Amino acid sequence: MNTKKVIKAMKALSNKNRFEIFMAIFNSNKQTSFEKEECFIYDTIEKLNIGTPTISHHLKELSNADLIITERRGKNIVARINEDTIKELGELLNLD
Amino acid sequence: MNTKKVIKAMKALSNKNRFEIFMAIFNSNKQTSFEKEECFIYDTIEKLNIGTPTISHHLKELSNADLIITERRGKNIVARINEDTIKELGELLNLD
DNA sequence: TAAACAATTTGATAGTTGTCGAACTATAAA
DNA sequence: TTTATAGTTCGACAACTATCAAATTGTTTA
Repeated sequence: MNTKKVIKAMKALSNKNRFEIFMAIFNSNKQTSFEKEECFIYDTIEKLNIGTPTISHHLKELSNADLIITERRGKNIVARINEDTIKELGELLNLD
Repeated sequence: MNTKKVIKAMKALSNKNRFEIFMAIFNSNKQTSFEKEECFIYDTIEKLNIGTPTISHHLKELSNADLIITERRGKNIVARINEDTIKELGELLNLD
């Protein structure tokens, strides 16, 4: 994983609202239901006090940083974590 | 590790120059010499094309984010990685 | 096809951040 | 105690970012 990619990921996670969005997706990925790995974004994220344009913007940033993968399903957008990138980030932080 | 702390760490690592500084310290920590865990900052970092005020500023950010620990040794500042924080960040990224 | 719903794009703005030069502080050496 | 070296603080400014309202695009349902 190159420097540029790491920095992009860090930047994507360095904003509070964007981090919350990421965690919402992360958590919805953990559920054991048949809906696993799916997150109907604008549903889950209503709590955050920001408008849809901003959410859209943040999702694009997370997506550009390869932290999440989004996909249109009908009228909705579905998101899931890009586990590869997370794993790479985790490895980077292994000191040893 | 609370959300606020994670975000602060991410933000600290999301700037190119700051990331390079962090990596310089990280790498100097890995050396097996008797100087292990020490990094005479303004020495190591001369390559980066930024002035000392900026470096000082970046070091403070890294320090405030608990990513490094700095210490004055005579005229110099010595820095080392705060392994606890790195470990915590690493754990956070373990999906499982 | 029209209406309704879901999300994106655009344009603008307020706030944040990285950077520097100049002035300052701290420590060591002469 | 003067001079030199190392680092910090301050004030300013350009560049970047988060946010929103308004307009637009894509998708489903009536």
